[in-house]
Amino acid sequence: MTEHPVPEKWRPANHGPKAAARNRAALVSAAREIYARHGLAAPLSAIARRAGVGQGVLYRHFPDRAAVAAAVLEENVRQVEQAAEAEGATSATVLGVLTWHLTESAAFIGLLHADVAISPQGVPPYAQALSERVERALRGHAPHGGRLEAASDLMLAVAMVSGAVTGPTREERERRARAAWRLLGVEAEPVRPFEE
Amino acid sequence: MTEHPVPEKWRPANHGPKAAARNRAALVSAAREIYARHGLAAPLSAIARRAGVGQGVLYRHFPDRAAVAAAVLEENVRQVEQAAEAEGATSATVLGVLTWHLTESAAFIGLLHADVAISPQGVPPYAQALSERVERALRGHAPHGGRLEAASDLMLAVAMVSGAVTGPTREERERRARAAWRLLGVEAEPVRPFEE
Amino acid sequence: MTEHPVPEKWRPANHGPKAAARNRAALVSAAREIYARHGLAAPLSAIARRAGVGQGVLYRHFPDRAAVAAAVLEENVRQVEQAAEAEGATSATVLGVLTWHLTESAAFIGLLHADVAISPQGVPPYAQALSERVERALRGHAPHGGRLEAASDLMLAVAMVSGAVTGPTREERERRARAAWRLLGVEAEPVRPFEE
Amino acid sequence: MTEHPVPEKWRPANHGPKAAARNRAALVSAAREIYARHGLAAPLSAIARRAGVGQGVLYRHFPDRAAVAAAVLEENVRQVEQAAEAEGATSATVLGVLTWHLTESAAFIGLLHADVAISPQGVPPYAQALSERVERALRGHAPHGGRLEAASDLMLAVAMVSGAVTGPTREERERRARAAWRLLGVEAEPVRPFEE
DNA sequence: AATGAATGAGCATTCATTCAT
DNA sequence: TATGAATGAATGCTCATTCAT
Repeated sequence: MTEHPVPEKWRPANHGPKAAARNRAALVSAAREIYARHGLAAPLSAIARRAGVGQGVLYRHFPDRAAVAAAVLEENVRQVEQAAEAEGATSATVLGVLTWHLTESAAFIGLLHADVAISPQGVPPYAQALSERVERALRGHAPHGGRLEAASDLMLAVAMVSGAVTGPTREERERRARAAWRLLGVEAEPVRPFEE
Repeated sequence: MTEHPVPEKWRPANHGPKAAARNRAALVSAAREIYARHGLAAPLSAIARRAGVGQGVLYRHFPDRAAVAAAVLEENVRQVEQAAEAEGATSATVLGVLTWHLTESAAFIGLLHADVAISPQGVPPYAQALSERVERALRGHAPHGGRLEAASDLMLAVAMVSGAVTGPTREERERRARAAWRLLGVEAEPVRPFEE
Repeated sequence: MTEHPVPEKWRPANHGPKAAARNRAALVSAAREIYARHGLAAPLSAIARRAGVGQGVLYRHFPDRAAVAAAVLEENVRQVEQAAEAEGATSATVLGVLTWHLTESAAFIGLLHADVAISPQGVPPYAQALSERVERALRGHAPHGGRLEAASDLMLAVAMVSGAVTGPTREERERRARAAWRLLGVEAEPVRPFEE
Repeated sequence: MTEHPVPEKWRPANHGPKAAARNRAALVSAAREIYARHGLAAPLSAIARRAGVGQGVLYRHFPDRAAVAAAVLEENVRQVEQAAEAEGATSATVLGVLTWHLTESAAFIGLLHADVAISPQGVPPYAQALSERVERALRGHAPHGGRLEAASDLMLAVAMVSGAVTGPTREERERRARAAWRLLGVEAEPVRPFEE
């Protein structure tokens, strides 16, 4: 009888921490798409499936549903921060990137209103922190000569625009975003952020 | 086949058809409270329980989840319409009632954003119709001398204010509503509607 | 949103993917018994319970109620096919196995009449396909010298016998099956199939 | 102040026992149609609605679901009896009426198989009694010169034909009924019964 | 005697979360 | 470390049955 090496049942290669980071990114990206398409209440399993990973991996990276949403929002906020810190940043570019995210997907809008959608009991902690980062990023980039000089006014304006940005198509949302800013005396239009 | 066993339980008095209207009102009222407290995704059973009726009654009056939400919003819209048709109606009173509903509960805000929360695929039909009724009610009551003379601008402004009205307490929401209107050049404050 | 609370309960061992196949078999077997005892309209939860698995497992393996029934019938049909392909297969053995299933349980009979019990609107798709497999298996195994040489006549005869096989006890059903075949000029008796 | 006669709330006229009989007939007729269209598992409320009466009336006339089915079958059986007792009754007319009911609707077939569909625990009592009435009606009307001289054989044959009569359209069911009888050596075709 | 609203148990279905492999 | 099957609680929804009017 020949010695066959026992055919080890295939087992997903352990690709180490490299894969872990890749998985996390894939999950965030998948979450963004799923949220955009199916709303914030989409099953987590759908996110894991689209990311091409098992359910367990999702839980390894995110303790709960809110953490996934926070991670998606985090990316958006980071891009706003980058726009604010970039060489030659202006209120047009910073507000533009912010507006871009607003019009990009219903998900982001929903996330801003996450208090209602996710946790009706007040603004969730992560949203608070992220909101402050946005405020900090916006500070110093208020449009000149308008009514929005104060940072707090600017944040209120952002919330207002987010309320206006509805509609099934991207074009419609962009149109409404522009119109909303205009009502606030600001000319702003969506600016696609640099992907880092 | 659903062969239900004989229930050997106490059976609360059947108050006859008279109770039907009362039950419907109780359901709408309960829905308003539950929505305010727990958001639009709250279980329908919770609404039925709070209304003090069985699950079936809810389904008798409302074919589906959206119908319940529509009924709640309907009441709000009706009160805006009444404010608009009232003797001596002004933009202050009409916008005031509208703003009052905005600040009254997260439910109304959520309902305006129902497309995200309930049906990610576009604005639900009932919302469309109700939105048009609000627009009609607002027509002719635009604040004078501002940027919101056009009815479409006014509706956009309403959406914007609704986006701004967040916060855990009524006071906070009122404060933000006022501030939002002010950024739009309108002095408006919540006006409690007459209950018919 | 379905926010499930943390279950603080004992959680039966997860036996991993290995158990998947075993669970599926257990479900089919449980379904067979439940169907035999309580008819095709029996609650799916009863099947899951008897199989010793959670509700979800049933849905993982079978998308809907019809799929469960199809799986049960599939096994029966397969055994008829095996009888037809077996060394030295005769019309006696093939019809015998078929008749055995007929007398074995009300389930099989019910499945043949599933159009009435499950979907009043015509024969369900799965039944069509399975029926054709039976017909193919029977082809070439028609009893010689009788009125059932044509395959279509043979299938009609099978349906007729299935209509005759009623009765609370196995013995009674066997008696009626035999008598039914005899009225058709065929001597046939139930033959227990080899379990593969 | 003028004396207005208090406008007595309208209340359904009490039409006495006449109406009661009419209601019962309407219910049976409605049940027949609903069963034919939606199967035996159709909600009782649907039957009451189609009969144009309240739910309560149904319960006044029939204690339970099985009683409704029994009443429908009862009519069928009565018509077979009438055919058997009619002037110049022959096996062709008696079997014809019986076959007519078989092909008329899936409901009747289902009723013959009610043991499976309604009460898996054996043949329900009403079916037993009705079956005996059919047997009695058929006695003396066996087709001559065939294999079905014995009444018990004839009843078995009826069951067999009922098993064969499937198909979505009336035409298909008639075709199969005829073919089934032919396999049993009997030429029979559906005969529409006289409505009494 | 009739109506039809109400009840509420039961079944279907989904999905967050765990965990053996 | 990843997989994905399994669990089971929660929720949606239906419908048999009762009963005030």
